[in-house]
Amino acid sequence: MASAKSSARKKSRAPPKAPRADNRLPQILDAAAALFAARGYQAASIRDIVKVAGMLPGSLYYHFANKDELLAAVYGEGVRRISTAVSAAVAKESDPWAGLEAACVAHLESLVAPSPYAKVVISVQPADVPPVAKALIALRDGYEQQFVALISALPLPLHLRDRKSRTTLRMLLLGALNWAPTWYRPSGASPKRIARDFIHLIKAELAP
Amino acid sequence: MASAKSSARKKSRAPPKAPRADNRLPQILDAAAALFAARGYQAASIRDIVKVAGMLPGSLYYHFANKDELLAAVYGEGVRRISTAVSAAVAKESDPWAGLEAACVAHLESLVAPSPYAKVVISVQPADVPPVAKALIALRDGYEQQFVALISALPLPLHLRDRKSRTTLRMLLLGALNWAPTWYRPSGASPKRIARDFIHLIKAELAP
DNA sequence: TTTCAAGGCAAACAGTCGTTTGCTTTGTAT
DNA sequence: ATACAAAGCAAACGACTGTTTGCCTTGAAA
Repeated sequence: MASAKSSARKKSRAPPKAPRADNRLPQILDAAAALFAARGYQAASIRDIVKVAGMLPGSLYYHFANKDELLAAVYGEGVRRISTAVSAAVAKESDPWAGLEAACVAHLESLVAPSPYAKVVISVQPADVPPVAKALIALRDGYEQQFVALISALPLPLHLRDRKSRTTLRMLLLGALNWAPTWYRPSGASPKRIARDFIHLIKAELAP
Repeated sequence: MASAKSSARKKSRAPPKAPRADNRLPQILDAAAALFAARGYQAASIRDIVKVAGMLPGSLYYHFANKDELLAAVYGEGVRRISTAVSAAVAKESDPWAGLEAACVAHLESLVAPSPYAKVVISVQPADVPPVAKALIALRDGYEQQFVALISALPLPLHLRDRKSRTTLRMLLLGALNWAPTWYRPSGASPKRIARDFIHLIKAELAP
């Protein structure tokens, strides 16, 4: 996906060929996501990952140049999934506050879902993987633009209408949500409940 | 410190002896804190740590049974330092909201300070180190009791006086603060500014 | 049916990892 | 001055790491 296999596309005499149907790249991504999420990036070894995917270690390097780029691919897919879930949730609402609330619920539900892709986005710290750190941060920043838009649409009281206040609000909200997986327990409050409680605590008085 | 070297203290004939003055345990802790904070727990090797401390790899095992317990010791020291800083800051205030604000400022300042001990507490995820995960979580929970007390002292509006609302408030605030180091830049807003902005955004209307 | 690249196998490389063992140095209490 | 434990050295153990290389299989386009 994000790997360096573009190569030159010559049409003269050497058909580009299509990827095959038995391509096991999806299994690799799934296995990597599961193990990165469960044990952390460094502790998940290539051998563990390919074993789950049913391959041999060397085969992975046909798809990815190295372990870092495998992480980048999983991370990108994670961001894409969260982003899709949030967009879908927001699309159903028209009121600005309801939209933000729906986005927060979808965001947190993605983070604590059984699917490990989103968990990788939260638990892997870009700074711990210098070669791709910038790429990972860019992916995350891109996603957070959704929240920039949502918050800029809020009808806030006059003294909080400036850009700085809205940034503070975004950091407060996203930080609290991103941290929630560290104390979340399936037996406790649901993601929906948690996200709504956060929003209501803030909204109750900020709404006009 | 937290290592398993209690052993039997027999007074009969074999004086307990005191630790020596040239003990290099502090250097080990400092080096481990620095490398755990900079590269993450898994990526920081014993050999790197002892090199900074000026020793050989095997020597570390006189002080700690294994790498996990070294982490636990650093983590414990980190919690102790943050806790001390927060206590000191709170002690200067009498108003409940001012106390909470001072605590938040001290908390965040610890997290982004050049000293790496506090950073370990935030960036190391207990779940990634199963053998000592429970111990680390217990340390963190103990520290957070300070915030439980601070928030229970707040004079909140009637409809937010219950325990659940106060828990939500604590999670919102601590989550946002703990996440802040991921986007904090020394060139941007100061820790004090950030923590105060968070508090003011919440307080403005929750105060009676 | 032939062809050829997409995809994977098999096996190794060169390091690095956490940890253990036996022995030596050295500070300190006596 | 002497004794003894605290502390560290020196050297290795076995397992595991990410990655590379050359060869083989196979699905699909022609």
